[in-house]
Amino acid sequence: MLVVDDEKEIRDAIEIYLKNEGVTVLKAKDGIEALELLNEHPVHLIILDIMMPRLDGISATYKIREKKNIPIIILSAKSEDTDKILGLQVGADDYVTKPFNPMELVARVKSQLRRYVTFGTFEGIKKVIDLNGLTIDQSAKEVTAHGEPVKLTPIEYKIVELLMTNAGRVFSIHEIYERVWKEPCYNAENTVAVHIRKIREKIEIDAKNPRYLKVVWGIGYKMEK
Amino acid sequence: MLVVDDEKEIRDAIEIYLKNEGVTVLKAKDGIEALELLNEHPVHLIILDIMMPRLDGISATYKIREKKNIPIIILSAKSEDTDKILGLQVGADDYVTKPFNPMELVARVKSQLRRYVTFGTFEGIKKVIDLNGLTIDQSAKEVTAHGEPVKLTPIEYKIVELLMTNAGRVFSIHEIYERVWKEPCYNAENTVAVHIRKIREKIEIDAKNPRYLKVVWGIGYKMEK
DNA sequence: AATAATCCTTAAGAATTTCTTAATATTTTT
DNA sequence: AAAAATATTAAGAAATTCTTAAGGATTATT
Repeated sequence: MLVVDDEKEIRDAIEIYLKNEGVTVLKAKDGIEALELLNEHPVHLIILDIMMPRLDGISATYKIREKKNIPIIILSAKSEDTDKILGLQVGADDYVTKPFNPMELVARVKSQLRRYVTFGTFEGIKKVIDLNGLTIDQSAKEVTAHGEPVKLTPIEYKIVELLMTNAGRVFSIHEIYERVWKEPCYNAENTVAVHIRKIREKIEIDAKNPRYLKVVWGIGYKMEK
Repeated sequence: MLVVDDEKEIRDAIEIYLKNEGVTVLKAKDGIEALELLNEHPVHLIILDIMMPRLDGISATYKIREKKNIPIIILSAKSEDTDKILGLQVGADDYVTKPFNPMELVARVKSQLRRYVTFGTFEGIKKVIDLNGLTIDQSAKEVTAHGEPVKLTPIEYKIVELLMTNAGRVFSIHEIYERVWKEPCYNAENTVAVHIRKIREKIEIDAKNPRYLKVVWGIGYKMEK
């Protein structure tokens, strides 16, 4: 994620809020610097101030759009003519006026990311995986075992989804925690174990002798292919 | 395909994106010009700005609907009152707020075309969905439950339409808000919850034990297939 | 233009479901 | 047999959803 603003305080403030959401943040102080960074790093979303030295936000938007089709959120001061922005910017995806509520900015960032992700995986298309009678439907968020629907809690579902979409691969407890909770695993190993137990109760015929969700001693867990 | 907007930049930008998808594009700069073009050429979908000189988008929609039943996608600036659009139920099939994501517009265009093209011929086709006794008629904007017509408010209708046309798929509260209100959901989660409750009161036999509109804990809501 | 009716949003607390923790038990490896 | 990793259980904490009601906004009616 790239934050472009000529004021350091704003860059830093936005960085703090975004990092808090678990995303990597790059910063640039004008359009030129932003374009350079874009060439060098993979970026999934840009927050772009309008008023900047060297290369302003509007021009930068055009240049970015020539190359990449990633979400662009424009920041503009209230005094500037928002209508003009509205009219001009077919290229930007959203805009926020300064002074802005950081939480709102975060909400808009999330919204943009969601939007692109949904269109990427294409709407309404069912992606169903079947592993020896254990199935997952990622659009309906539904899992069935031996033909019967299984009622999983959100965390349980995420763990199963992770393991099933990577069937056969072993995930350490720490990996599972980090990918599901989106934060480092610090003394939470047992939490994962408890969830594994619950999942087994729901998807396995005999939770003590799991056929689907297997442990790999000393390494982690995996879903049998 | 007809694009109607008083700003040349927007007309042209949309044209580029649509042509990229392989469709023929006609352009008009206000409602009157649009109606003229409609008489002269076969058009399968219209993208219509609201704020235009001479004949605005809302009035144009009425006039178009008198003659043709083709998909209409409305464009509106965020500053305008979206509730008004909802409340008016002018007969548009979808709408997008400026500034918009070109990819999203293209996706919505495709979605509309899919909907209408499914049954071969084009005009005046009723698409009725029936899910275990809950039906929706998208052209009449009518919903029935257990044979009885259900009177839904505009927002309620939009939510039901979203869920029914994607039956089985789970939508988070944020997704629902964004797709119905056309803006990011910031502290409006409960608003959705209240609407869900009202809808259940109207379509379910027992709102406490919903058979149609189900919650998926920690994830969202879905309409049972 | 005023009134009535309908609809939307907000807020606050209740009800429900889920998560984590901690203490203990079991299994596997060395 | 000891150490390490995983498994189990239950109870309190936390989070999510549900419900209700009131006030504001909008639309329809008189």
